[in-house]
Amino acid sequence: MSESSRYQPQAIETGWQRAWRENGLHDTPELKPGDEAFYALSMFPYPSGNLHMGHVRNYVITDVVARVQRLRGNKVLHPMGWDAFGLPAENAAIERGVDPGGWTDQNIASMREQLNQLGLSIDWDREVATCHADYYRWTQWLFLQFLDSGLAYQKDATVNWDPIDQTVLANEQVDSEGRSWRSGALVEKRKLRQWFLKITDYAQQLLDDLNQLEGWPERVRTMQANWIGRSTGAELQFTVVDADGNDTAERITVFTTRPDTIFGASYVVLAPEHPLVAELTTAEHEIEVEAFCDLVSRQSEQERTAEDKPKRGVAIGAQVRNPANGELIPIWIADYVLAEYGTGAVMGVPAHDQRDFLFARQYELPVQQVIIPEDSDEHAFEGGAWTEGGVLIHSGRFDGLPNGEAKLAITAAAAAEGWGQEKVQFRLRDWLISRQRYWGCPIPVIHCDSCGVVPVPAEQLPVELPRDVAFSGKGGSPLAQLESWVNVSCPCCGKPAKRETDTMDTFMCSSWYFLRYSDAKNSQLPFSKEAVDSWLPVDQYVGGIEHAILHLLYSRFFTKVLRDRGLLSFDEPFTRLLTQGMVQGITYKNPLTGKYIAPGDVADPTDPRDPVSGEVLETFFEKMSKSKYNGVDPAVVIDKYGADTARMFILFKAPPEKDLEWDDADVEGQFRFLQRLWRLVDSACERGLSLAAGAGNADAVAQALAEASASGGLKPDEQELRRAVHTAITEISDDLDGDYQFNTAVSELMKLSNAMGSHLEASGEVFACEALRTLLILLAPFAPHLSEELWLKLGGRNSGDALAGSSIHAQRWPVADASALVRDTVPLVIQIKGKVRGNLEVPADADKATLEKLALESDIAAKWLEGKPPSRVIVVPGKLVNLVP
RNA sequence: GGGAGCGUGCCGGAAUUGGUAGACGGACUCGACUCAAAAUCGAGCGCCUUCGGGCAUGUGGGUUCAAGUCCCACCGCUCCUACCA
Repeated sequence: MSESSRYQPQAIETGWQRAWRENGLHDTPELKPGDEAFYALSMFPYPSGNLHMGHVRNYVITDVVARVQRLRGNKVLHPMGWDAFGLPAENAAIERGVDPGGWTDQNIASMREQLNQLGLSIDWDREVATCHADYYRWTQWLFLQFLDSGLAYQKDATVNWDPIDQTVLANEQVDSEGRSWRSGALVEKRKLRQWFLKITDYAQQLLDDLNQLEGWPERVRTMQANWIGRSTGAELQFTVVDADGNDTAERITVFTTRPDTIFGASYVVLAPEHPLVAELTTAEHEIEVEAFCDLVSRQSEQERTAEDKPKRGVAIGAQVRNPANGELIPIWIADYVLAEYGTGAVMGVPAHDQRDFLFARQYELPVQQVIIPEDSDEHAFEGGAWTEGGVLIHSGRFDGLPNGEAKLAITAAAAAEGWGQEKVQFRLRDWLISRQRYWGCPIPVIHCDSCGVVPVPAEQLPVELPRDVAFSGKGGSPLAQLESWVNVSCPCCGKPAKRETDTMDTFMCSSWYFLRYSDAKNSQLPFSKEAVDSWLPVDQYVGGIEHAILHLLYSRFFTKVLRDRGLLSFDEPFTRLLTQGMVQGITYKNPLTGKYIAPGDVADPTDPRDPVSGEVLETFFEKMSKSKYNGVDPAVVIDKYGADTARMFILFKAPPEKDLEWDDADVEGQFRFLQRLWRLVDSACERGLSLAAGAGNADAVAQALAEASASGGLKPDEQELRRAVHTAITEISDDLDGDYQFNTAVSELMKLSNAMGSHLEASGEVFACEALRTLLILLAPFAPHLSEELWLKLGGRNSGDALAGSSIHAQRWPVADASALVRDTVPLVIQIKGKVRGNLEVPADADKATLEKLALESDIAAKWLEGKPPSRVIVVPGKLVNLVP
């Protein structure tokens, strides 16, 4: 074999990448009425500077989807961008004194280069970066839309405050002991005035519309539904009584999903932060209550919510009247009651709620059972609360009612008597979007002493991030210290005023980027309604499961708000969602020291040992990470095997939503497959086969078939070859239709290649060309460079032709010829009493009676039935005959 | 505690939705080629077997002519969520 005909991906891939780009093969076509549009989207990355295997898997999957759609003749939008605001850039600024913007732009450039090496068919003309003013200008504009709709507001909220660095920390920056990741200081809770978006206004819609999302994984829908957390119950009011037991005007409202248990309420508990605590605490309890509130306020979120922790609380001295039975019961505060959920107050029903039960036992509060299980007069709980259904007792006029009915009856009574009402409660809370950080999108408002909060007028957008900023990592947001930036005149009254110095949560920036791609260059609006409505919703969205809740929920929320403002006309942004599994690397760990060993330091993988101590190592697969030395650098793989091998391996090794175990031996195997394809085409060329002038296309095949049937039919090899070709078309088309099964699609390519190895040589030119042509087109979405190269080699295009029309990627997806799959005879399985006993070759068109007859006459039947007629015969045409003796 | 999902050879994984379990690939074994190795090509590859066959899809039951697939119970693993009243 000559040197020039070896498969060397390094020699062909970059050339094709450049040629595709220069010839605009991946440009987004203009949409005309009646066009089938397809929007294939990957979740855009944070530009860390390094592409990792998780990215590769994500983008390759989306790229295959996009390429298949183009081959099917659809107009495709396949863009890419950068989720470019966020902490890493600011940290680089603090630690190394670099400019966050410049650092980010460098990373973007280097990652774009790495992405291009994968041969992705991305339209870079529509690239967006959330940190560029021409993008965040519109993030600000959209914020003002929310403000105008009354969906953005400020309120005091508790934040994590680092007292040493004088700065706000995200939850992730506080370790499990409540210390700052940077300064190590014990983090305090502080109240700061923060911006919120009223996502709770859309809770019901966000929940209801999950039903529309049939193209989403069930578990993502479930996770969102749980996150929104709708529960139906009642708000009930307990009247506060004075020291003499007389009713006051004060009421405590609790939320409960179990109004049926109200007769069992033996106390009421407020969250320590509840506004009534200070007011209602009696003098003799003041010291204790204050100490308790102080203790709780210093606990981290994690400590506070650890479930195995004993529940703690104190009584505040005051009492309330149970509205159902008039009993006086005490008010407590406790750490297990959350201020932010419901009313921040609950009724304690120890007999029928496990938390109340534990609390009551700890503080010796009375336990009153009010529900007994049906068909049991036993005392139904020992050691635990009875939380199941049953019949009411000790509940006055409601005694004997099943508790389901009692819920309704008691809620109705409460409403009629003025001490309560039905209530739907959501777990979802409003979205806190303020960040006291520099590297984010500035919130475009101005605070004026006279006019209050004044939005920056739209024509003054963007509020640009100043670039001349000092980063110390201390003393709050760098923006707040930049007086020249902070001090402005009020757009309303012209008096001196101050800019908002908070920036937005980066999730704000990523909640609408997929809309911007439809009209990325628009300088008048974030996007035109026409453009956004013609491309969206996204037909296929691909990304990691880690975004199952926040990013996807926020994006859905944005979409609904913008729809309600008339900016777009669809309800949901993403029609189909694929959450790809993570990429795992082989990981070695010394079980004695707990240290991870790099695979490069393991001499013999079949007997992995610690290079220092000789200890036998644990071997397993785990998500790639630097600290475990189990990462595989995509650049190294591309260098060695080429992008096509990397793409094929990733797609073949595991179904897309499952975790993928990176295995060098398998990569090698994948490379061998591509080499075989190269040789297959090579020997076809040596035979003189060429795809020029449409050789092997549908017309040529139809003519050859007609000629063949006139002269005695196809040769057996040709029949086998055609069957393999058209089986592959059928199977691969099916695998790529909706539920993406790239792994089996690749295996079908292998089967086709195997069949061609056996039958191509003995087949006539037309059918050989049909097979080659089909194989290359089916391969094109998976291995775009190799298929393009082989296409050229085989004369599928002349090197002088314009690439835009003659590229393999401009061809049409093949259509299966059902007649190629037809056989004269088919194997019929003979079962005796359900067990397979043999095969019988039978005419494909035989009817049931014939099949039964053939089966009964067969040697198999003779042997197993021993001459007796079967008691029962089941015939499944085309499949089997089951004879039951 | 709640929710979702999964369990198939040595390994990754297939299985037309109830119809020949183990496709395709990796690893491994043998053979051809080679001075040799790699590459390549060919063969084998669930377990047991007295070579008739028997047993096999986490375990135990059930439905069915027929179960990896449906139903019930149990065991194990993974992920998410977590005091939401």
